[in-house]
Amino acid sequence: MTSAFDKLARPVQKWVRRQGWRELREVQAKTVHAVFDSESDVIVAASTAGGKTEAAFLPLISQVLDAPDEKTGFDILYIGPLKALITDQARRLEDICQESGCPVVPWHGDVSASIKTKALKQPRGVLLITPESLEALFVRRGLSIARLFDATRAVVIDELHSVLDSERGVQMRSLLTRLELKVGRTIRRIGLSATLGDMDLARTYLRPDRPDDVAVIESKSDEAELLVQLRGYVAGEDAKPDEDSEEEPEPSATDRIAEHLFRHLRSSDNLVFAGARQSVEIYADRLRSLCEDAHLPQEFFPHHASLSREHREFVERRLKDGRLPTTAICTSTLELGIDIGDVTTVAQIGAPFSVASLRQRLGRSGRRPGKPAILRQYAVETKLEPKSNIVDRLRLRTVRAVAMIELLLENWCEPPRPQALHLSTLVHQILSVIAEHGGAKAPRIFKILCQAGPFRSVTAPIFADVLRAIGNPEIGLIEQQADGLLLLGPEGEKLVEHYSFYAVFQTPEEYRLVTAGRELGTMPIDNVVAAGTTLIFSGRRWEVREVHDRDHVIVVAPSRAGVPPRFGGDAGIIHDHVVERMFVLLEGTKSPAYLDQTAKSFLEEARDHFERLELKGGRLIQTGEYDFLIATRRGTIATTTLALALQSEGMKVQIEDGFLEVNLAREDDDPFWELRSCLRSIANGKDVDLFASSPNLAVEKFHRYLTDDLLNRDALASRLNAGGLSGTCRAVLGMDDKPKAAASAAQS
DNA sequence: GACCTGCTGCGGCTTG
Repeated sequence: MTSAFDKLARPVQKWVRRQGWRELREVQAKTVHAVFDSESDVIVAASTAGGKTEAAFLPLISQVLDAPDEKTGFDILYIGPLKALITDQARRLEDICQESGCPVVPWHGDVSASIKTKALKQPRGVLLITPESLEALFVRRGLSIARLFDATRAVVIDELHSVLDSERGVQMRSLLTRLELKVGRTIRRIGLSATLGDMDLARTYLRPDRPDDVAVIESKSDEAELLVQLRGYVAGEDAKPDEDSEEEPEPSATDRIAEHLFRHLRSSDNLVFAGARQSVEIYADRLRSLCEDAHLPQEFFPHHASLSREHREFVERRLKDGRLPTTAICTSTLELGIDIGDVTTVAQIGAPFSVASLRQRLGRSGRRPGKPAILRQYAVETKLEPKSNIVDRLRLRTVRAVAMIELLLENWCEPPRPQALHLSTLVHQILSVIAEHGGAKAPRIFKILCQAGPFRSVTAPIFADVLRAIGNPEIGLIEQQADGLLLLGPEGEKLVEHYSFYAVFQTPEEYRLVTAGRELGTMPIDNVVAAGTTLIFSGRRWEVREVHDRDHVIVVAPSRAGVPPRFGGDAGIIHDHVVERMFVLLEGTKSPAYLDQTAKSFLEEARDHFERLELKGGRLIQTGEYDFLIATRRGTIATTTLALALQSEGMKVQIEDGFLEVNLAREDDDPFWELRSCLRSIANGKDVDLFASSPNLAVEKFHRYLTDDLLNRDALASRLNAGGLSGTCRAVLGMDDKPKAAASAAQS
């Protein structure tokens, strides 16, 4: 058998030798064979810095060099989710392509127009582009698409996991389908990823029509040893120190965690995931003070999406070049692909929202041979008082953190949820297809987007409803000619013409924060600020000097005090499997060895309280005259669905991980019986209007153009589970799990 | 009860 190396083109072999590599890594060799010996799509799954980029590109570039295509256009298309990643990858590929005369073209919003114009005149080599810039090519240069991509033999999708489940991923898959229809053949797809929970679902995502033909190349050989510690902290009543007391007030949990981080992370490179931007600012501020108090040079820096590009790049550079010890206190900005080198420790403050994200974060540590990956998880719980609520008593934050670490150790992570309708993104793609062709008929658009493309859950009647909604003269996104041709309406023209059209995700309005002519970053417009307000931002303290409402600019100057702004956000979705594991922990007796003494006591308290609630048998208990606790034992989607059902019956509800706190909100002689009978009728299939309490459903960018009915359908397909509602109620009531008809017959 | 991501064409100017 020919070795993988021998299959590569001469200039590529030369490059491999120049790297001083003794041999190709296992994933690389396997990918070389897969690319040369078949036409199939490929998923390359290997850890960060595991050589995935080379695995895909060494054989692809070799094929281009050895058998140049007669057709016009770019030979290889690469789609990356971040501009910084594209810039990084272009540099690496240029190095490989240097001697071979195969051009490498980075293409995103920061790339100069001259490079783009040149590439459009002579499209060849490797094009590296964002989904948004590719969208722009379809909208602005619809007629050139065939010429630009006629020769394209493969599309490489980087960070596949990051687009699997998202609006952006649907947009990208829609564009890939449209590209294939345009050139009249399939184009090989190669997905690169570090964190894929379910390979079969990932295959279906990559190639919905032929998932079984997708070759999966996985590297498990390079998994580092993992060291984990979970430390518990009790938040005291430090917010209101005793003024009569002579003693120093006890340091807060935040201060104690900051001190622990300071002691253990100092003089090495680390990432601290603090969960929210506000909390990043708080910890960055504390750690800065600790450095200053100890007269040490600064080595702790905040990093999140609202900070200026300049500051973020400064932190990334410090981490990457490794000359000065650097710890970034960050949000998920530092979770994705850009190369920041290896870090010693990954710290996580508070439980994350998904195991997939925890796994991705941990992938930043332990990448050097012989070095372990280190995870330091911090959990904060409040001091228990007689009036403490259920979340505090059951120590749900700690229990979730433990559940997630256990699932991480078992190598599980959340699979994507493929059944969603994605109607906001569908509206976007309808406008884009019309713009691309300068007009199109409804059946053709349906075929492109819903039969060939990714909107396969959208039936013809739903599609027709969407067209009617956006064609409503009051909305004016599209119009129909007498012959049936759909064109952009006045509002649609305006939308598509503006550059803000290309992205499918929503972005909030923000102020820019400026000091002495320098930009610090941005903050949401809904923060109340006036001259004199003090802020913590970018890890420093500021006083607001001027507020320019019209330009959305705030001018600040250094100050001695401040509080961080609120950054907002949406509710996270916790998977059923995570909540199930939380209950296994609550019902268990063993404590994992990685818990410290306080965390152990949290878990014991949680179990003790769980036992006292007598939830082991039933799942519904009365906690007050009109107050109840329901253990749904299910994740956010099922629990939220039940919450909406009870709300529509006029009750007040509070959602927790696997639990629902319910207040009957009306007088009744027998509230317990009342709630039970309500649950029983839902269990027996009563038709419930989940939207009776009018929850806000217009959350995505193009939702505002849709009718209430379509918004309801969209929510039902992605964020709720109406079909599982009766089952959730049956489980809560302890009804046995027979088919509904048989069970209701037994009831009557 | 959270986080992240992206963006064109053109008019008007200066400079070689």
